[in-house]
Amino acid sequence: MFSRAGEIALKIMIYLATDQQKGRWIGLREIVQEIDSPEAFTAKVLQRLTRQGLIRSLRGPSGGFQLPNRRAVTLHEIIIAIDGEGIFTKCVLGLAECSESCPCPVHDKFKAVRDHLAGVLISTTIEEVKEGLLLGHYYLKV
Amino acid sequence: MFSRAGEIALKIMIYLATDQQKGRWIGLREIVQEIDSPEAFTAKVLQRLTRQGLIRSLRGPSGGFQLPNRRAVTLHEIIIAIDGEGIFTKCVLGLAECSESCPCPVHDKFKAVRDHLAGVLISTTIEEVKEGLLLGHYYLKV
DNA sequence: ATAATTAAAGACAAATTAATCCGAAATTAA
DNA sequence: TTAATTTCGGATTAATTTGTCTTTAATTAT
Repeated sequence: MFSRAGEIALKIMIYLATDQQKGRWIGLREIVQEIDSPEAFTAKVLQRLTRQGLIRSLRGPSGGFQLPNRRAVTLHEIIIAIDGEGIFTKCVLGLAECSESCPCPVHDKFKAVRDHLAGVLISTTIEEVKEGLLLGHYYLKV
Repeated sequence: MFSRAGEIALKIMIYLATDQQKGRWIGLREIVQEIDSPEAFTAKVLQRLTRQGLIRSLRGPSGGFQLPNRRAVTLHEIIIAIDGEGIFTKCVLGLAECSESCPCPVHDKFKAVRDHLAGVLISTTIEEVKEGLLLGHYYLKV
């Protein structure tokens, strides 16, 4: 469904949201520990999230990453930032041109599924997901 | 959403279903012409569909491929045969263990989307899709 | 039988994605 | 100031997917 980088981006953002102490910088080491992902690859994903402005970073001792605690962040924003909008727009059959006016044979059938997917991603914030995690109902690693 | 091979498999199956003359063998050349896909790669996808029993093949002059005209074929069968069941079962966040009893933070949110996707694929047959194509409402290539 | 045609099969090449490595830059603390 | 720490950035490697090529086997028609 999502790329490996996209999966890890979601886990990173959710984990950063669980941190209680506002303003604390969370290091790469701690992050990969808590989401159980390859360190070097995760560092690259963190870099991309930082460049996209979804998180902030600070170098040096006691540096790390944190959420710029402003408005709510949706899963949709994260996926768009890392995987692009292809999953929502690219033709399911791979046709270069596929639209309402020139639809592929399964265009209409899949429109509903994609709208559903987009709806879930847009309506779900990491803050909301965090709650379930803190309640112990869900897990970020095995 | 699907792999390139999966996309091409769907197009192949839909095209084969549009053929009116029952029993006719349709060659690779004609298929790639009609679905606008790379010839050698499409040949490989045809091979896999044949091995999986979703289509039949015949070598030699006037050979080619055809649907074994038996029961209806669903899009679900085709995707399972080529891409496997990963899209329906693998954790959205990539967790090795993720289930009802040990769910990732977005497990429940995405269950509905996946059930929706599976429902569409299971309930849609290539025969049904073919109808819309023959009516000229849809297109298999640009 | 022979030649032509077509799919089968496996080896190979290219492109993309996943993942690692390492030196440089920034920051902190001694 | 110096040393330690941590992210940044680019280069590199590995794995997977996509796509091609070439030979063989089956089938048909001459």
